[in-house]
Amino acid sequence: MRISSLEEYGLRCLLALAREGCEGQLSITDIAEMEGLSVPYTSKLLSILRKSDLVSAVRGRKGGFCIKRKPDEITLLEVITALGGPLINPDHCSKFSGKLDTCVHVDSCSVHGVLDTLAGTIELFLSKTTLQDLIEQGNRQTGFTPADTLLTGGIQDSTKEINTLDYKERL
Amino acid sequence: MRISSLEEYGLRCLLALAREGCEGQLSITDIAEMEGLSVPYTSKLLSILRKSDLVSAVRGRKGGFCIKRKPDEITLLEVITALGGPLINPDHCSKFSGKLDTCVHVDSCSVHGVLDTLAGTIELFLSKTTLQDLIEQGNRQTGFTPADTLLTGGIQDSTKEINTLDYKERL
DNA sequence: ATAAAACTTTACATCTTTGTAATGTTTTTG
DNA sequence: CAAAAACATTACAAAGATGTAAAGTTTTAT
Repeated sequence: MRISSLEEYGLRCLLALAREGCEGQLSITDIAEMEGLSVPYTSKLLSILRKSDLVSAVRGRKGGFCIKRKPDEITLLEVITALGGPLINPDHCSKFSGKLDTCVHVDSCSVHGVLDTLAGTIELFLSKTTLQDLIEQGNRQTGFTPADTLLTGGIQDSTKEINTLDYKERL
Repeated sequence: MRISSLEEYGLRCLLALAREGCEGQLSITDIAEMEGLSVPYTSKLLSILRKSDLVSAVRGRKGGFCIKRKPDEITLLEVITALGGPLINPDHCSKFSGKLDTCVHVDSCSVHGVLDTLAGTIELFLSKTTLQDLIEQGNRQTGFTPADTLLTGGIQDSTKEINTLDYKERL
């Protein structure tokens, strides 16, 4: 289970445009230089983002890309989905690579259930985080990012509560 | 962002052994048949699980595999990590595939921060779910799995709370 | 108009993941 | 002790992901 390269680098490019705001504009060359990527690769990433309607392109001499919506209106879920497809293979049990034609668990697949829940958890997290959140996070530079705080204290207790009280109790 | 095949099928094989309990035993052929996988592939999966110390193997005529610990003592995090490695590339910013030698964000990488948080969220979820949970889930057969319940109501509100109150407030 | 700057598209080489094949090693049973 | 059953290991073919290269199209400035 990994973040793919397309997802990560695509997110970086989109963030660069998000920092410029809706009126701003950057060329592929600009972005490639800022993010330390090759021009052709950056081009490919932006092409994907454009087809997903996250950025718009202006061709020609004074051309470039700009973000299509305000950064606080674009969630990470949209971005990751655009770049990497759905988290869980939609036809989990029907497209089975084993010996049989179909997954032996089609009707009662315990794995499927938990993977769906996992995907739901991830998607929930991603849908609550916007590009604006990332930008503000980057501007802080306090040495400790909110993410660090989050992982070492605070939220962990609340989440534990969810898992023990809500989640486990339902099982 | 996807669950890899190794992770999914490996988990299925381990679950099959978990259902047999610590005293039970299954051969590769048994498991392959139960899960609809080829024998060589099943062999590879179990080999990984054995090297991760999740199952033990008995060689020879009456040989087979058995699970090494009680199913309620094995978390999904262990299993997924054993089969697919860490969720986030550990040297995210140092091993960079762009033009430059190192990632341009080494010191202030906003993407890195949020990806860490995401990984933490996923790991937390995985660490709270044991093989026993999956087995009990599979035994129910109520038509609606707990996962479904989880996704359509209950936990969603609580998680929202986390994201809005705890997480966002800290940002 | 024409050249330069910038986006677009397609093709391709490379690397990783997936799954198979084949061969070797260990233990049991007759 | 020899054959069968079962695990172990290594090598390899196929598919997918990654990143590059090259040629094409559009607009602007001169």
